[in-house]
Amino acid sequence: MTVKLSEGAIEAFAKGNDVNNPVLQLVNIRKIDGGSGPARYRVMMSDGLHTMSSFMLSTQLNPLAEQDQLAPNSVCLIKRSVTNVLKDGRRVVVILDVDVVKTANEMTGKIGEPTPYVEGQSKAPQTTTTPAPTVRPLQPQNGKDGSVSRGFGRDFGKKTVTAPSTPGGSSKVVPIASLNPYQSKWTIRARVTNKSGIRTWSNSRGDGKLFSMEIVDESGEIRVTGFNQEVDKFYSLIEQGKVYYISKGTLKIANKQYTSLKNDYEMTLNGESTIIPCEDSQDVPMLQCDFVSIADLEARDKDAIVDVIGVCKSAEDVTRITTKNSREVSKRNIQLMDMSGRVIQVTMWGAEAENFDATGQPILAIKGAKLSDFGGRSLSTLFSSTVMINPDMPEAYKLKGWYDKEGHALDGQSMTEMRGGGGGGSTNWKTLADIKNEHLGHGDKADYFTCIGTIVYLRKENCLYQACPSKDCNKKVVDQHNGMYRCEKCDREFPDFKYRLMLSANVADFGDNQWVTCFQDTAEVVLGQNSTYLGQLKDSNEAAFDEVFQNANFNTFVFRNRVKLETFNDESRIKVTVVEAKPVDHKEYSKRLIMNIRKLAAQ
DNA sequence: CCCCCCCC
Repeated sequence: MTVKLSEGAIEAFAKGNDVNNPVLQLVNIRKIDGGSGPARYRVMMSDGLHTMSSFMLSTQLNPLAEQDQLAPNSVCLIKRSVTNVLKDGRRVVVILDVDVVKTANEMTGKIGEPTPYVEGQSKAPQTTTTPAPTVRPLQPQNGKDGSVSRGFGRDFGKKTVTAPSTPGGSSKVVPIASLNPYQSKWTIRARVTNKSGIRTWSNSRGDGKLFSMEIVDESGEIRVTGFNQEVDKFYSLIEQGKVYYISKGTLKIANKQYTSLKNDYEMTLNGESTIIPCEDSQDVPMLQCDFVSIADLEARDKDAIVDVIGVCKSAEDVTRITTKNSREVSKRNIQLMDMSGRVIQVTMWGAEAENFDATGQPILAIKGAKLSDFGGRSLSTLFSSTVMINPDMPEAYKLKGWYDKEGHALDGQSMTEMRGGGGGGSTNWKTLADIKNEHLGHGDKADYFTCIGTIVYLRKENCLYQACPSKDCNKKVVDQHNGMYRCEKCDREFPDFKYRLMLSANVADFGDNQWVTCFQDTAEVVLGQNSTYLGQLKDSNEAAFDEVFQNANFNTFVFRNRVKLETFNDESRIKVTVVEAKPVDHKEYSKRLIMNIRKLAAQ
């Protein structure tokens, strides 16, 4: 079986000419050390006359290399490629799409006697219409020397590349899937499927503002971020759902932790970028989703970003909650079921939660929801999620048909476990008397419970200790009485220390009381002051220090506790440690009391 | 250059 290679194609590539669907034989393929991000493969190709080693595999084709589809001697049809010119004039051909015409196994060896292509040493007549720019040889005569590849690979991975793909004219429209960090002159035509608000940040590296958007065309999708000047320049122009010509931007490796978009790269708008609305745009798709079956969420990692579609079987009322940063936010849980017959709880936030209407059990498609392990498995929407209600897509109609016909009769097994009975929630509420009556903490593992309790006594003595000042070491230090403090754990002496809290408190409810221990964070909540300030007071103003404890007495909190039986010298006693202390949410507390009363009345 | 995404 003979295969005809596209003789002359290598020379054309080397000169930067267009080459239409050439058939080439793979001579050699090697992985290059690209540092972080996906692996990159460099490939040497032959057209039977010449070899050239400056081919790169686009990362989405990596599986072909990793599964040995692309191996020495295999014959390939290059369906799509882009030629980039490095700053120093060398050319790189990035292979974007390829068919393996013959696998290595189907070949007996190398076709012809190809030699490394060197400029000006044409073997076959060429009909070149465009004058080739000056090109340095890509490969010296000792082409087998591995150091050449390494040197090239190093440069290729790190340097910014400029790519005048269409000299003298405006760059042509290319698919999103062909974008890569090595080529900067391009135009794409894409629909904005999700546009963020403007956000500001401030950290050690500086501060500024940014917005981001997700865009899609027929080839794929990508996330685009604009910072500072680009926010001013483009933010108001962009409308979600509309199509734009976008030219020039910086491509970098995407961090998959924050997105469900199928692209190895993401784009940052820069000073060169232009965005122009495109009026005639019906052919550009709306949105790409890769729906995961709800049953399959069991096997996915916590914190994965996923696309789901389901019927909203039921929805809870919207509630207001206070976050750890004491911000108030609206929240609504809904139950979503799909054709796997499984149900999962999805939490929506803010205006989306407030405005959601579950009437008529709508279909919900969510692109980019975050998978949590709360209650087993549950989902939460993010700022970046796109929630579509009764979306116009085939999956939605199929699901609706299934639900109307049979799904509505199913209860559906939930992936989200609701403990505590009644209206959901997983808090293990106990009274203080329950600790003794139910022998909490007597098992192998510690028990956790939550109670409402009032501080009736705080042990002021020894509640502060001098701790090692190094980060993440809270070990008590020994005062050397020479201005130095010794930490045994760090095996070092320090000229200073930090004050930390270990506070014994007696907590009471209506039926019993209990000694508990509060460490640093929970002690600060109970005392209403931070440990550094308390340390200063203790050393400088004892009356003010005492007053802190007076004021802290008889305050009521919701305590979450860890309880375990501890044994010393044949004597066992229950040890309760507060792991979280927070103010009582009286509305929520009253609701729970009413619910408990109803339950008692029904017995 | 962000990456916050909340609560049980």
